[in-house]
Amino acid sequence: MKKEISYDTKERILTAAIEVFTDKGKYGARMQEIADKAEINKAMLHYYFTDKDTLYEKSFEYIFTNLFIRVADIIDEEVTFLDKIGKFVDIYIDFIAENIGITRIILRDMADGGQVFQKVMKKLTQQENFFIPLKLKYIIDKAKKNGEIRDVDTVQTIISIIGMSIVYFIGKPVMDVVWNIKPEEYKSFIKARKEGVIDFIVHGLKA
Amino acid sequence: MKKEISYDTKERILTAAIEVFTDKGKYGARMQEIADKAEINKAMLHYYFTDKDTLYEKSFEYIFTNLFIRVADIIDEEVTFLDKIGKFVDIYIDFIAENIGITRIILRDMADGGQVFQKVMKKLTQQENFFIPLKLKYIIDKAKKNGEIRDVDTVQTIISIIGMSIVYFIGKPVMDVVWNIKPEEYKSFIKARKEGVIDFIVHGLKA
DNA sequence: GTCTATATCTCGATAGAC
DNA sequence: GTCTATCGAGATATAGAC
Repeated sequence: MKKEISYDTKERILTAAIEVFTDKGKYGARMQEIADKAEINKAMLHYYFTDKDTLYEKSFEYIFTNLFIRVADIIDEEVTFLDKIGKFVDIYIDFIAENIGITRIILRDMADGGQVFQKVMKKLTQQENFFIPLKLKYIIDKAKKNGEIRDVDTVQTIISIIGMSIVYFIGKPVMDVVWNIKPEEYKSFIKARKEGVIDFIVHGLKA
Repeated sequence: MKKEISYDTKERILTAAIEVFTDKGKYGARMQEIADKAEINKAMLHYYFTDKDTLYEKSFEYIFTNLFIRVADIIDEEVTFLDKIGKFVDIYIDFIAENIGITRIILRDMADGGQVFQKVMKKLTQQENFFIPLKLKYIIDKAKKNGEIRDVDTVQTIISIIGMSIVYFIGKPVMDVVWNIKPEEYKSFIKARKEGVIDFIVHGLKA
């Protein structure tokens, strides 16, 4: 039984590693804690993933593979710009809200220079220009041409949209205190956040 | 000479500590590296700051004291809402652009739960609701009453404004690759960023 | 493939001379 | 106040039996 397939073990290690890396960061994480959580011993970590650096990178890759699967087909079926951008914000914020851990991992990597993020993204998209910004660029440029929105700077607009969508999750620990958001209000706050973002975009871009 | 005043040494340690903490984070930072950079030996770090945790917290505090001095008097003299918000974005983005290291430190703390940030903020502002959000709230509420802007959700608007202002700096490592921003274009990009944010706010809020 | 036991090393912290 | 030398905890990584 045990000898046949290592897939379960490997997967269990990755899941455990993600948890611990999310919580403690690359340097704060302890191999022992990961092993305990995966219910194996430390030696196995090295057997499957050589060393801590490798395990970290593979964890990162594992997370984003799942993310890409989920976000891949956004938008295409929508017709008007408003529908498209509304759906984008809706799905994007939902995804982050449900996967807050990813935000923490990305945050730390950005603070470190974003190299692991870039490496994994390149590997997953096989190109330098990741697809979310590109997809937004396509949508916005088209809407400008159609006269659906006014003639804005596309790049700045994309950055603004992404910024509005993610900022609450980045500053969550502080925001929850400043705005007095209780855990039981989280869901309704997310709803309000979405509406706020979409409202701002609609008025900010209308022709 | 050496015995009289420790101020220089203490300050040198703090400056070195901030550099290293910015670059490596609390857990990645090495006391030895901080000592080297401050041109003293490890023992002195403990003599002045007891342990690593304390040194980290004091570094944090040191940074934000400087930030507060700088941002404290924003806005008050401006008359119209547009002038106020324009100046806010201008100064806020400038400050972050010139102190990118702070972003990295805050990012890591947010990933860790934001506790050091909160602790220092409380100490510096003597209250739970930090002053930048509060200042914006005051400005926006007033402008709504005056009819200078439409009737938006104040909290969501503040979060959006902050998000648009900081997002580039948070994602800088990635943004620079995606949008192909070269180091020599940094200054002009910041200018464009400011204009983009202000433009979005103006159109997004106008009555 | 999985385990125990252990080697090796890094780092924060301290003792004690000057 | 400042230094050198060193301790000792705790971490990664490996050897080797099963």
